[in-house]
Parts: sequence; C-alpha cells; structure tokens
Amino acid sequence: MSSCDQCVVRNRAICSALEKDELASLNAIGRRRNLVAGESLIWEGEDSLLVANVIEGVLKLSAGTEDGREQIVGVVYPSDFIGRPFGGTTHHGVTALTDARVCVFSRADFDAFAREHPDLEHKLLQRTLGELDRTRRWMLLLGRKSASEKVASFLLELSDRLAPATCTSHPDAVASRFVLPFSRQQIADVLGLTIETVSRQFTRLKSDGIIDLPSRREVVIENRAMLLAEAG
Amino acid sequence: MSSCDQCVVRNRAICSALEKDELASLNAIGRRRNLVAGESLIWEGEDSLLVANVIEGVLKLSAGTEDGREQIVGVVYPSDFIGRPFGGTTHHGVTALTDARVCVFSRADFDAFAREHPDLEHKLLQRTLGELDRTRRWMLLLGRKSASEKVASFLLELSDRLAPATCTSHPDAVASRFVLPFSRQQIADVLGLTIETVSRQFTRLKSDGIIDLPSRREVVIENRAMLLAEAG
DNA sequence: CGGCTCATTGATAACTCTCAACGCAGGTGG
DNA sequence: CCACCTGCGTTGAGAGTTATCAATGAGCCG
Repeated sequence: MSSCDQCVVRNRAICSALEKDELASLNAIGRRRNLVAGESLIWEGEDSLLVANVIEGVLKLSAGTEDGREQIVGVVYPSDFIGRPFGGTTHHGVTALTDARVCVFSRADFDAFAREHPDLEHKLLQRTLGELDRTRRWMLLLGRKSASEKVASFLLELSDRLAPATCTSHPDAVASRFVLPFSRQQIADVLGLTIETVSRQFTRLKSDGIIDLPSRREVVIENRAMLLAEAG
Repeated sequence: MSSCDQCVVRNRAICSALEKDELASLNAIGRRRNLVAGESLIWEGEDSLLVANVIEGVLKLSAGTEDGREQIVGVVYPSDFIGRPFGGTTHHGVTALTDARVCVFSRADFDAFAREHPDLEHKLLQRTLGELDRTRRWMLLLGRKSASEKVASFLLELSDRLAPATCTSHPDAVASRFVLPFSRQQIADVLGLTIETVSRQFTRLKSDGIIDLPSRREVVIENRAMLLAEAG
C-alpha cells in the first residue's frame, strides 16, 4: 500500500510538519513511483510540472552546456525534497543514480496544498535554506580546491550523507565503508574534474593507505584523519 | 526617518507580503544601518545573530579555506535578503562591496515574526528557491567553464542584475554600460580564478572590440552577441 | 612630488586535460 | 564451461590552460 503511515522517511521529510488528517489529504494528491538507476524524473529546461520527496535511493541534479559538458549541481538522499515549487522552469535535470523510490506530486496540486499549510511551507523553507548553505559550501570546493582536495572532500561528505541509511541506531555515526552511488564519470561531474583525474586521485589515496578500494564501487576509509588533512 | 513607507525596495523585498499594520510591527523590530565599502555585517562561522534586507548597495557572501583562499559564493543586490533564519551558524561572511544601506533584524525577533506571518515566510521561500536556482547555475560555471567563458558570463550576469538600479523605467532593459562593484581580486574570487587571469581576459575582450574599459571600474559592452558567444 | 594601492604585462612552472592504449569484470552465446 | 564482447576504469605520454612569481604601470591622496 502507498500510505504515508508506513513511509520510512515519514519523520524526516517535510511531511513531518503535518497532522494525521492533513497527511491523509497530502497522501490523496501524491503517488509513489519507482525509478531504476539512470532513469530521469525531470529534464533540464522543462516546465516545472512535478515535485517529489525521496523515499529511497540517491538522485543527482545536473546542468549542462550546449556542447555537452555536464556539472552535477546537487545530490539528494532519502527524505530530501525534489523540484521547484512556485516557479516556472526547472534549471536542472533530476536523474536516479541508484534504483529509487519517490513520492511525486503535480506541482500545481502541491503548490496549492502548501499555501494552505504554513507548517509545511516552513519545513520546506528550512530545508531549502539548508540546501542553499550546502550548495554554497560546495562552490568553495569547485572554485578554489585542487583535485586531491576535491576528491578527499567528496569522500568525506559522502560518508556523512550515507550514514543515516547504513546505521539508523547511532545518529552521529559516519560510514567508514560504503558503496559508491556514483560512477567515476559522475564523480568527475560532481567535482568539476575529468574521469582520469578522479581515477588517479583514487589510486594515489589507496597507495598512500588512506583509503581502500575492495571493488570499483566500494570505498573503505582507512585513515579519516589523513583524509581530512587531504581535504584542505 | 527609518520608516518602511518610504523604503525604496518596499515593493520588491519580502516585506511586500505584509499589510500596513503588519509592516508597522516589522518596522518596530528592525533598524536601518549604513555600511561603508569593505565593512562586514556577518562573519563566517559565527552564530547567526542577525538577518537583513538590502536597501541600497551591493554585498558579497564569501567562504574561505584555512590557508586563506577565498570564494565569493553569492552577491546580493537591493531588495535581496541576507542571513540565515531558523538555523545555527552562518557558513559564509557578508561584506559590503559598495557603500550600502540595510534593514537589520535580530534573528530571534525575525524568526518569531516570520513564524506568525505565513505570507512573509512564503515570500522568503520563493526568494530562497530562486537564490538556490541561481547558485546551482553558477556551479556549472565554476566546475566546467574556461576562464574566458567565466569572465564573459560574469559580465553578462552583472549587466542583468545591475539594470534595475540604473534604469527603473524599462523593466526588461539591461545595462550595456555600468560601474563594476568589484575589484579585480573580487572578480577572481567570484569566478574561481586569479587576478592575473581575469586581467588578461579583460584586456583580450577589449582588444577584440567586445567590451570597452573607460576606467578600472567601468565596463561598456560593445558587442553583446559576441560576449554571449564567449560565455559558452 | 613621493608613496601607496591596484591593475597590467611578461616569463616560467605546475596542474589538469586530452588522447590513446590497456586491463578488468560481467554478461552472452556457442 | 569457456571464449568473446562490451562497458567502465586504470595507466601513460604529451599538450594546454591557468597559476605563480616578478616587474612595470596607472591612478589617488597626502
């Protein structure tokens, strides 16, 4: 059943602002949707037609130039909000990096509902302010950090962000071993580097004993202190 | 007098969400403050103690690394909102680029007021969503564009953003001649470049006849089409 | 007229990108 | 069950863009 009651992100997503009966109303205008890795939910430049909450999985927000260069401008995790309420066109595409499950709403329905529920808008505002802070911090990395600092920062951020999913019992825990939701190319697109530079930094970090790479998609942080030092 | 009635950004800032009597209440908890160019209003890493509206002038939001590298992560213009409501610490400093006038509120007062005025929060949400879009688009520039593309994009963005101030009668107008609110170093900090690279791009654009530089701080866009082409 | 700050210009170095080849793993079909 | 194919990642050599270091120049104010 597609009910909010059993939703795993019920208490973390913006829905947590709502009372039981309000939640039922929201449930009525939303629907679940499953995405396979690589599938897009929203395309860059399109009219903003839908918004969503992430239930499970990891998705990227990306923008591109006409000649094909791509930059990943955001990564969203379970309980995060997707889309552009109260606005015209979306300026970045949304694509699943892993298989994912989302709770989608038509933007018009959501806008109307949100306008009637200030607590929901307040949660959304808080979340948006937090996302803006995070995005601005990432600009420092893009504009001023070297390749090695970028890769180290990326791994540290990822270990923080992936922690809630891997270890629900201990809120402060960070994952020192995790599965990358990104290909090498996607990591390059997050960091503003090329795939070759990312690869070289990975092998260097490994040969320095700072991380281990059991397989292409797995990372183990062997020495967090040294990784922190690398991150600048 | 420091009254909202005569405020020049009254109809563009988030205050436009309020009725006359509400505006009076807001006026009671805010105060005007003048800043000279170079003066800081908020410092990176501090507790978030105040928020503000920009009345006049241009200010930068900036983040830095421990070893002194700096990245400007945002630029705010008249009617824009400054600061981090509903949150702990500010992750970037706020400094006036030109002499400026702002309308400041203690964060605690503003938070309480905003919670009681959903329309104000709605305006703030819209503004924050717009700022997030703009910031994400800037990430594409930082991560994927060349020095010449960065400088061209910067000049085009600036001519758009400065237009409202220079030409109030015609809303769609863009300024083809304007005064830079930035030093060369600050432009470099916006674009993730060095001052020397910025300078070289400026002189190249000038010798190509795309722009003219009557003085250090003045720019004339001679050929907007070519500048657009340069921007990628 | 100095003395200062800021911007420009030049020469060189460093970092990252580009182009190319190779390697590894997983899936498919004989 | 193994050979092959394909996609992704790694590694290497060389080129290109931007950074760094250094000197010169322009504007501003005492």
